[in-house]
Amino acid sequence: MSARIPQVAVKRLPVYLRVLGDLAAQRVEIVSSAELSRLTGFSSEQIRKDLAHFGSFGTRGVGYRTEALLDGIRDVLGLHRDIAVALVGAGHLGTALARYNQSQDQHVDILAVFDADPAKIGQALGGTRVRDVAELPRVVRELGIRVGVVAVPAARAQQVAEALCAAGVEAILNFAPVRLEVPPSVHVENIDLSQALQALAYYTAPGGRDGA
Amino acid sequence: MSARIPQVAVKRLPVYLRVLGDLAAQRVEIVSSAELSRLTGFSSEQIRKDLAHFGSFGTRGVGYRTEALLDGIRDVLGLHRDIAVALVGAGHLGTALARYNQSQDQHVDILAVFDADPAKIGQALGGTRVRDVAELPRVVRELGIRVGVVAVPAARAQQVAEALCAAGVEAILNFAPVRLEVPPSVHVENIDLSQALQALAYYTAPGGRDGA
DNA sequence: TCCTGTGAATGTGTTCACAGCA
DNA sequence: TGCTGTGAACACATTCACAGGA
Repeated sequence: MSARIPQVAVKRLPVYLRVLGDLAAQRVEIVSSAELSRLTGFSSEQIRKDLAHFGSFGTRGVGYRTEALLDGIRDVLGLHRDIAVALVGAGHLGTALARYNQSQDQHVDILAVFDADPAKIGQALGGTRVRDVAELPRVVRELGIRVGVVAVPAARAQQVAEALCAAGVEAILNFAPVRLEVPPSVHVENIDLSQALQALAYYTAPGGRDGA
Repeated sequence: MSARIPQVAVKRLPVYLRVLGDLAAQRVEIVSSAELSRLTGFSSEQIRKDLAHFGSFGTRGVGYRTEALLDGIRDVLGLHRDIAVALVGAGHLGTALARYNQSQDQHVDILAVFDADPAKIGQALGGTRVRDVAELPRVVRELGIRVGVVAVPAARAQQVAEALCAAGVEAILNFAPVRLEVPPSVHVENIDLSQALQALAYYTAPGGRDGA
């Protein structure tokens, strides 16, 4: 049942979560892997494999019960209980993230936001107020925060990451264009907006590249 | 020499670009795969394989010439010539992207920004002014734009994607939490901020997951 | 009959081990 | 000797083909 799930599959789980959420909202009770394939763009075999990694949720000849599957995936991701997140950096990116997340409402709670800019401290964002980054160590510990988001300029990123790790965070989402040096127990996921854009250039014409 | 490059490797190229740019700025003329490994976190064998995909840039027993390698990678990505990008959506995310990109200065030029909100139209952003999204078809064609960024609310995303494709865009970076339906010749890359956060939850404790 | 669940085959990417050249 | 370049071995992920239960 609950063996280890390939990391590529882990990245697909939130996609299922969104699609299933939509279906549940439309009161669709049963869904087939073929239908999920249409909605997500993944192949139906792949979907069945992904879901089989953590148990048998489907009924042969019928399909998957929407609600049961939602619960199952939330369970695997650990989203049945609320997960506490700290956002460091209340600039445009941080603000965008806080809003996106609020609209999704998947038990991912941004419980604290930090910034170094006195002009930003005290402002409302994502259901809290922006705090001085100096309070980070204390607040992260007190609120039992496990995930940190680094949305600060590159020059500050390493220092922020260290503070987060020292305060007991287990995973970091890093938007700064630098490689973070962290203890091996901390999982880091990098998203670099300009790099994503640069990689896209490869898929534009001269040289006749693919497009799939 | 210039065969097809695995797509995972394509995503690593911008990382090399950043690191090599830093080295060049420090007047480092030669760099080994071992040093690049330290700076990027990728293994040295992997780096050599990646670079070998598009030619022999190194000198055995010595290393790689920083500048030559920079040029080589820019070439492969198509970043030797400027690449023209349209950004649709001048909200927090769009603004963040425009600024990040401006600071990187890698021949990725956001030549046009569009928004539907009259209050935003006319404002300066990323070296241009925000235009009415109604002008998108004409402007994208006139400026020869090949890459589009979708940073609008989910409900508008499909419609924007269609306009971009119709105007001749070849690749799209999509931040909206929806699956875009586009012609097969158009390459779509999705970045969903809340999904990234949700996936991270998997790597936090209860159940003793990995952390690598 | 229909759609899930899964072994087997294929494809893709990474690591190893070392040959080859400065 | 030192570091690149690369075939061969391995690990990981996807697709195929079909067995199995409602």
